[in-house]
Amino acid sequence: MTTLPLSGRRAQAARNDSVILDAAREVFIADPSAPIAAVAHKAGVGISALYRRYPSKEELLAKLCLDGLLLYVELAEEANAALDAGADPAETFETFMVRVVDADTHSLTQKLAGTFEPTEEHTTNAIRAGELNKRLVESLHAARVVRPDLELADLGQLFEMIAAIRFGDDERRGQLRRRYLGLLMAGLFQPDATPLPGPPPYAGEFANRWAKAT
Amino acid sequence: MTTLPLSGRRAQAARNDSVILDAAREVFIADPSAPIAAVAHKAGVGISALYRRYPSKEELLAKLCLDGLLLYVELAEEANAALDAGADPAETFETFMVRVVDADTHSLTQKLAGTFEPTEEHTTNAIRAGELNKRLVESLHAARVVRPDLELADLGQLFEMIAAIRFGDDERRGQLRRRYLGLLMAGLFQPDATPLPGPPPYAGEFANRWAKAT
DNA sequence: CAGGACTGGAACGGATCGTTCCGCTCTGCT
DNA sequence: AGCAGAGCGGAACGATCCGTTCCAGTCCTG
Repeated sequence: MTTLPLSGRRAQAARNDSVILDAAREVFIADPSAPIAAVAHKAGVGISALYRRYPSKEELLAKLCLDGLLLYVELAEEANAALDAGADPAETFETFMVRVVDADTHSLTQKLAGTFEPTEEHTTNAIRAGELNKRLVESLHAARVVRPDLELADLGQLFEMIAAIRFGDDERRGQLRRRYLGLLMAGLFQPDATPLPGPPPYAGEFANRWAKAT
Repeated sequence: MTTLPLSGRRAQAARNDSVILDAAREVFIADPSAPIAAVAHKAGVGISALYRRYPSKEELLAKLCLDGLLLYVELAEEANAALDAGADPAETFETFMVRVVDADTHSLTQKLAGTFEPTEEHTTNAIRAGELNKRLVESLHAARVVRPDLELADLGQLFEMIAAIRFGDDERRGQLRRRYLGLLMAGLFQPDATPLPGPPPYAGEFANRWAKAT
């Protein structure tokens, strides 16, 4: 086997790895119940190329979802690290939110959840994400930059609301999402606001999503 | 035929009319692609009872959607009338938003759109709704109670974001929706806010929804 | 008491989709 | 040079699902 600069068939195969993942991400974000054939078509490969890499549709979905989760955890860790390093809380929070929205991690996690049996790695990282969210929200309250009734569980719901904006074009969708993220942030950055009505989601309500639909 | 207090079979049939519509609304709001049999089951009737009333699934969906649209138009007319009568703009707007969210008209319209061929009545009322929205937003700007960059087309998108909150229980969902509606309103009631990034949806982007999926 | 309105639900036919399988190509090693 | 097999495209298969039709039974109503 030659070293890094792969050639011929092997190179093509290696390239297909990422082409397939990209296509799958795009297709399943647009429609979580899309057929496998749609992914193959979008990737410009045959169905075999998919089944050579993933033993079943479910495993492909699990992989995509895990990727999204890991990305979210990474962004959350960055935000917490920045805060620990003394960065401006409001600015750090805003940057974090924009990054998460742009990366569209929630289309990959919440919307794909329930389509596969979660692995231990999913669970571990979901818990980790929860912890990071908790630290983040606590820091924001300590700095008094957000409304006092913002709770940990609100974060997920906010991202989900934004992910519900699904207009055709990729770029257009990003524009719109930033617009309404801006509106939500305008509501959040009010340390002296009167409390919102009703409680936020409970932890269990979110966890339910992960149970595979029967 | 006897007069109002129907008896026996006829009464049962009349009652079934509304039982079926209620069941259909509930089922299709929860899952717009639910099978007809699910509606029959939820309503506690057989499939025949459905097909006796609607010649096809599509017509049932069209009916539900039209009902939602009419309800929305009614609420929008009320709001405009209140403003014309000199009611407090902010309060009227808030009441309008809460009513629309509680009635969940957007699960009936936007989410069901595309599942049937729209009739002329759908089109007419959709246009009417747009006009009412326009007047409403203009009044709010004239009274300077909302952020200046709030546009007509934002309204629909906001409702859709809220409709994306879909936790199990009916009551629970209502609670959560009010919570996040409150947050959005906190962002809206800022006459001196700096403008949001990016343009709102174009009219055409919304209209696309109504085209029946091939 | 007979006709028929109304109904429940089985049965049908078409569509969809995950997965398997076969035959082909072209590579990388001997 | 030649061959074993990795990698692939896509047809075919089998299962499932679902809208609609149909029939046999019930029970008003005239």
